[in-house]
Amino acid sequence: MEWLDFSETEKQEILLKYRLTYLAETEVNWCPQLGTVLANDEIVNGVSERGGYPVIRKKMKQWSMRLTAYAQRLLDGLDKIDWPQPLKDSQTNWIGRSKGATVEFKIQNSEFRIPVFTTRPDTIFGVSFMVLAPEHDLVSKITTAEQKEAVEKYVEATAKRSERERMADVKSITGVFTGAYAEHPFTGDSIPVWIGDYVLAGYGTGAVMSVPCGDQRDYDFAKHFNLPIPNIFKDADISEEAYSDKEKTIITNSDFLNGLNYSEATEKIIAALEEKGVGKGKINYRLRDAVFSRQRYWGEPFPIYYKDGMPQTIPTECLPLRLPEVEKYLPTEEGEPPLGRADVWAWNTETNEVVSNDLIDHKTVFPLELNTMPGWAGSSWYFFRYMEDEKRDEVFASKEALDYWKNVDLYIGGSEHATGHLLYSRFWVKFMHDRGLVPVDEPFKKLINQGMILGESAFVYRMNSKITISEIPDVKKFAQMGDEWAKELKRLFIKNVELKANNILLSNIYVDYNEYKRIKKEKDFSDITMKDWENDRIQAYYHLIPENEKEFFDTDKYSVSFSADGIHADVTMVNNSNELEIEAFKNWRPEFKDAEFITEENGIFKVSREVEKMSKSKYNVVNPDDICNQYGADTLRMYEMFLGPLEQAKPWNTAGITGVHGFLKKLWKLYHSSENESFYVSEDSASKENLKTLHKTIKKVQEDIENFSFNTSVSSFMIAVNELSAQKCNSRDVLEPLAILISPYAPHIAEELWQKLGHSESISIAPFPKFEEKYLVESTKEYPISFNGKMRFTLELPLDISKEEIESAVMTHEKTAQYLEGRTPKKVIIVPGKIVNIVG
RNA sequence: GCUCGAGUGGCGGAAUUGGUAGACGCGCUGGAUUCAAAAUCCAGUGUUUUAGGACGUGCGGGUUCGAUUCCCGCCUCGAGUACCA
Repeated sequence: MEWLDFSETEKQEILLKYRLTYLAETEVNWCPQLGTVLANDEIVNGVSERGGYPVIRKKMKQWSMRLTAYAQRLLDGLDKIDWPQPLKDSQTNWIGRSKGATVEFKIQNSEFRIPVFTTRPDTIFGVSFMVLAPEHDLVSKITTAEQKEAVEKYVEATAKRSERERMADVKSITGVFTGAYAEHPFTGDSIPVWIGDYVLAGYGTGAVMSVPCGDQRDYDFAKHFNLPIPNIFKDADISEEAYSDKEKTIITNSDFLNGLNYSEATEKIIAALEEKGVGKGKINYRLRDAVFSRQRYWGEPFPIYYKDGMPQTIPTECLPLRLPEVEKYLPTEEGEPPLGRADVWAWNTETNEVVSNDLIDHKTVFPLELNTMPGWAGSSWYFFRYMEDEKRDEVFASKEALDYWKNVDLYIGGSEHATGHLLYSRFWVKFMHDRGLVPVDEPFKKLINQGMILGESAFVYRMNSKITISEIPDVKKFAQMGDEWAKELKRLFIKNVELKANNILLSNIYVDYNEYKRIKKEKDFSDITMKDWENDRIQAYYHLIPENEKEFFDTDKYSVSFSADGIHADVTMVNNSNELEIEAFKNWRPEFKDAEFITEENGIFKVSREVEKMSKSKYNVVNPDDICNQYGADTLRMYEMFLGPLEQAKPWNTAGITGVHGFLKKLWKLYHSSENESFYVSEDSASKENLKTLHKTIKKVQEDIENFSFNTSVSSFMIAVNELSAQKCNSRDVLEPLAILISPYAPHIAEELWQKLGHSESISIAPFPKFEEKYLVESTKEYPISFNGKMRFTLELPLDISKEEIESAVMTHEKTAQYLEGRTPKKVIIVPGKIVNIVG
């Protein structure tokens, strides 16, 4: 009934609170340099992931998506998908489920109640104060007149602190008393209410009940502000730190909870809270709703116009809405997003079309939303689009297509998307599933984190010098100098400061890695004065110093100490033996033009190497094109696979590439075995040996592909080709299937061989060879014979004989007697087909 | 700090449910071929040794006939996360 009386605006306002995507005033991460808000995962160490610009907290009206509504299902769904454990763990942590209770504390002499969330409701009798986040709504309402000034000052100070500062400074404890007291829901005691920035506004209710005896942060706060620390744990020592061991907890000094352990007490107190109507059991999530607006041009425009300030959706049949033309893709002078520059960006509700802004009358023509959607609006579900072919223009994908393809079978991608894209996409697919749009509720069935190929950076070392006054001013002498003393002091001081600031001395001298190690190890280079000049090595530096700077070395007034900083050199200027091309380095950038180099005696200058992410800024990028030109794309592809397991990160090192290249040459030769190395295959049937090699390889490669273990199949191919070459195999029956087996690994060479074998269609559509066990059946086994677990010799025995026969064959063998040295074996372990172990 | 992962020759890395540790490749050594080099081919290559062996999968224990593999404790490195009440 009440609903019908609301105005349209009021109704919309209420509905927004329940919508999946909603407009709300939220505290966002604003990056002034980028002119946009950033999602939590777009911020790394307090600065923007892109560009590294500072990020500040700011309240803005933004579209958000109610990710939190799916928190539990996002957690539960992890059990159903085949993803790496670390990735699941990081999503679990990000969602951050914690079980506990909410408790309401009444503020004395007022109507206000402060709800708190706690994971330890069992410790409620240990509460000795409460702390609110400085941003908490009630702060201004409950603060007493006496405390008003102090509280306001504190709130203002914390608001100014950036996220980064807060993160950097977790040690210092700050807070202010509000003057207000809350009432303990069971004892009725007065509890002082404080504010402090260790309580986060965005988590839980933005307020905590502080139990200093059981929580280290509360404990530290209490110690710092001299607040009482009542002990409610039996036999717990809380003189040094809080006692937070749940398992061993026995509650005491807690009325009806006395003598109970953690789980008993928790159950009982929640029942009591609910009975009293002051609290209830609750599950809380760390996950926050995701901000869905971006102030950029390149993004999907929201199909939203504004009527009386309330968002309205454009009818579905009028979609898609296309980005308007703008002059520049930058924010407007007024700080509006780039779409604020568009002239034709208004919605006519009568004609259902985008019209000129001039026509906005707020009756039938309304302004359109200026924000655009973030990248994950598309990246969360684009793959469904690929499933459809014919009806792409009618629907995003037809039901038939969606039912056939279901979800993505395998996703290979980096773990950096763990708490961003991969979480959003799961969320997105879940709500699409709920709306009946897709048949699945998880986007990616199996996921593999491929290892990153890293770069090997090269470093040269730039000398630094620090000059200090070694002449300690003699106070008495200065006193006698009268006016002169100030001058002298000033001279020393200015010279010192100047040099430190400019650091001109030796600043253009570069040393190699060996010299750098010596500098670090020896003391020669700190506190250098004239007396050191006999040292040859120091001389090498001395002659490079400009004449006008030499005074710092020639007098005892200064002491000079050296150090060296590593700076990146471009890896293209360094050879395989880590030697730098000095001339190339000098010409690389203007500041190195006049650089001086301290080289080894033979003139060689070595760099140091360090494995880092490949990046332009680290000058360690290698271009695969060079490898392709030299060895071909097949070699490059196979070498990448051969380097090691798919999931493992590894530095790009081409040292072993000749091995793979040599293998491909051998493979080629296998098909070119006639005179003058021309193509030849025989139509004769293959030998038993040939077939054994082939089928062994089919089996291994098939298993490897299923396990994504590509490095081991490359080595099986090498073994196969080595064996077949030794067998002089040239049979079509073997060489054809071999070409197919290898075609996913070395597609170009395989395709060419396939053609030479007389096929007109691509090898990529040839059926995978069928493994047949019969070619691998052995009649004998080379048994390892062990004594006390150590293998001593091997013995070939038929596989179809009994344990007893094996034992007698082994025990009568001459070597057995030799290794037993006359002892009688205590026990003989025989595992048929595996091993024989003689104990004794 | 917490969570997760990984430690094997000079190097990249193999090793199925506990069953011959070091496959395969690089590098290195020696040899063949060559006027020479490249390329190719052959042999050797964990350490140590009194040449019988002994020791070897980060370290210390344990289970077992037998452990790179399973269990307990520690060390080192890497990744993620960070006042989450």
